[in-house]
Amino acid sequence: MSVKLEDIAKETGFSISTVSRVLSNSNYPVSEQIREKVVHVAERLGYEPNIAARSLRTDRTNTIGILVDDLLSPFTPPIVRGIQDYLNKTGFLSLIVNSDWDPDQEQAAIKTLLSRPVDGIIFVEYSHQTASDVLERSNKPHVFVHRLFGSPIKNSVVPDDYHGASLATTHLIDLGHRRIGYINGPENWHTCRARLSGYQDTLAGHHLPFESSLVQPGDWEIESGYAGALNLLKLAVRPSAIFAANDPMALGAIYAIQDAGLRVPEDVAVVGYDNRNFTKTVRPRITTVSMPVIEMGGVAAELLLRQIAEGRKEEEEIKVKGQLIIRETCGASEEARTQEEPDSRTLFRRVLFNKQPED
Amino acid sequence: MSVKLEDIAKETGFSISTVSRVLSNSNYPVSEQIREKVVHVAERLGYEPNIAARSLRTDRTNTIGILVDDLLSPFTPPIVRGIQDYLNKTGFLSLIVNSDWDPDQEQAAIKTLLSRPVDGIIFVEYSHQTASDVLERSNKPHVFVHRLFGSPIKNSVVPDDYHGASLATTHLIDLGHRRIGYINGPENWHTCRARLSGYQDTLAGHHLPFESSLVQPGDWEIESGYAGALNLLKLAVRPSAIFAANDPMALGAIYAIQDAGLRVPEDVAVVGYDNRNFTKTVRPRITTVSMPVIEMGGVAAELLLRQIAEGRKEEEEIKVKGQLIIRETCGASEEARTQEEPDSRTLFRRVLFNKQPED
DNA sequence: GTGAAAGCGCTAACAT
DNA sequence: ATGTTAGCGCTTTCAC
Repeated sequence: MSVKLEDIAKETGFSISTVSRVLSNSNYPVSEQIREKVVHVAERLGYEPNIAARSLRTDRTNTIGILVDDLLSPFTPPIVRGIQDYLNKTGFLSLIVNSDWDPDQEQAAIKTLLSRPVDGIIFVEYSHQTASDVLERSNKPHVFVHRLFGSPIKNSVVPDDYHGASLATTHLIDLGHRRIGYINGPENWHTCRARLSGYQDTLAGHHLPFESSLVQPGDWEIESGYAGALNLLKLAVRPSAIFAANDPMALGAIYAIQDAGLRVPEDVAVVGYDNRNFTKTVRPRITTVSMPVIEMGGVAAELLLRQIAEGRKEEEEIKVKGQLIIRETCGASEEARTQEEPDSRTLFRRVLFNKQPED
Repeated sequence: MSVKLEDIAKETGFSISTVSRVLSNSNYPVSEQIREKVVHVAERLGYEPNIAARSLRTDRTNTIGILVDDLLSPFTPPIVRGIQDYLNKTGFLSLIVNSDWDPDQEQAAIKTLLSRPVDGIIFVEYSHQTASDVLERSNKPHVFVHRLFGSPIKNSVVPDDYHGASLATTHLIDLGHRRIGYINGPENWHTCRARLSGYQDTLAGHHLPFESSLVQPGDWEIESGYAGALNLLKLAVRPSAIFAANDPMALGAIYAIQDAGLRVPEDVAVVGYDNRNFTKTVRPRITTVSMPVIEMGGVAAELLLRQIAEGRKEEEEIKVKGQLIIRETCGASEEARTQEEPDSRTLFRRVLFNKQPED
């Protein structure tokens, strides 16, 4: 059915080995004329290498496995996309498996991935801090990408939460705010401690006093942002700005401010964290710090491919910095707003609109 | 390194073929004692079949390719997830490639997928109505999943737009509305004509007159929903409800209604379409009709696997029905609201919260 | 610089 | 019911 090396060998009159040497891009010396002819015939016949056969020989497959928590999680697709974009440059493909945070499914998925022709594995938002014994024993390179690890681990890619919180706090201070409330996530999370430190250190850096009453606890959900903001508004001197450790809590805070009869950002400015999709859809559009998910995916892919090429090793955790996305809730001037790309949906429509058939 | 059939054969004393027959689940007869022993030893040694070798032999890989428009499109991850969930039951895995609506990338991706060991391909939100010649010639089974095809095509899975629009319209009529505005998407789209028909036919079915002034044009974006609603509110007798052909336009309509000093749903009820993520985040939460993306993915996977097993054939397009998701903008009673599952993010936190290490 | 031949791990046809 | 053997398409020694 499909054309193989043998066909090209027959057609050109050269041996299978020579053809292979040309077509597999080995740096084995082949005379220029032969190379040219082989490439030409291969193209004419539409040759595509049989990867299964190649893998069997080389034990390399140019395929990696990605074990994701759940493709429906908001941060997972962009991480995966970041990985794929990097892979794409190198001819690698990715096999994706969901774990649904179920330890059994995770183990099963790892086994599945290991039996497949994959050269390495990326764990996206994996619920453990280490891979399984099976993986360790297999000696396949593997790296972790996670937003919320409890502590630094080897070969992982994580966001720089401290830096992100500093960006947000600095921005509010630059806008003239002196009393800035902070709605935190669950205190025992590493992520939240890092963001809190970023907030505190930035205040200190600007010689602003830190008041513990300005820090409200939250649990990441909208309702806790609402409650936290309500507490902040009840303070004797209410803050003129609120920074929330994630976007849902920022949205909750906005609702609380509005329900109290105040305006965002005129009376109280709000900045969120993560750059969730809804932050550009709601009114007013939420100023936030981006979770650099696409970049994190890219860095993870790069790290993994390097280890595939050079062998497994233990590398220190890599921190990736997010960016401040200035929109409407912080009260910055229109000119200061961040220029944003049209999202993929818009692009999609733009393409389809033009080719929607008359049918 | 890894354990293979030969190792198990040596260990048990049986031949490689016998071991293979047991471990590959062929229905070839093997005595019960041998089977038991082989399985046991395989397990002890941690045997995992080398899929590359198996594929080379059988020309079957239990892997399919998924060519997606862009993993970052809002509808793509759930479609893919639906596919994967079905595959998971059958031991198939999926290789995912993005096309970014670029014809060159699409062709390249198809070639890549074909050279790989894949048994079939699913096109998700593909920008053409047919696959490439290359694919046709390859004779690999392939199916399409799309929300917006211009006309019915073979081996495709699509939403039942007519039915969805009927659900929304019926719901509003049941709530007592008699004048219902409709904000349409681009008229030349098959999808929009189907939704418009659903709306019109449902009105007719309830003996309500159809007024062309109640139908406003839109282009899927928030702004056009805003503009359309504004026109509707200016009517001599304004509608008491507005049905928008998608959620962003419904949101735009809500903003227009609010800006006109009216309340949603008390003064004007609103129903959207697609069940986009933000519809459960905004205030008030938007009543909508679900785009059955996960189901569509599942149906597509089922269709493809059947064709892989039984051979390619031309099957009629399959329509999948969405559901009415009753939330706050339609004005239905609280008891009537649709019960919703916690989303995956919440689930994720629930798991992580419990195992967040003390570190 | 080129060709012949071995073999990666597995399955299946054939032989017993 | 079990074993022997050929061969899937490719890469890579080895020989020339």
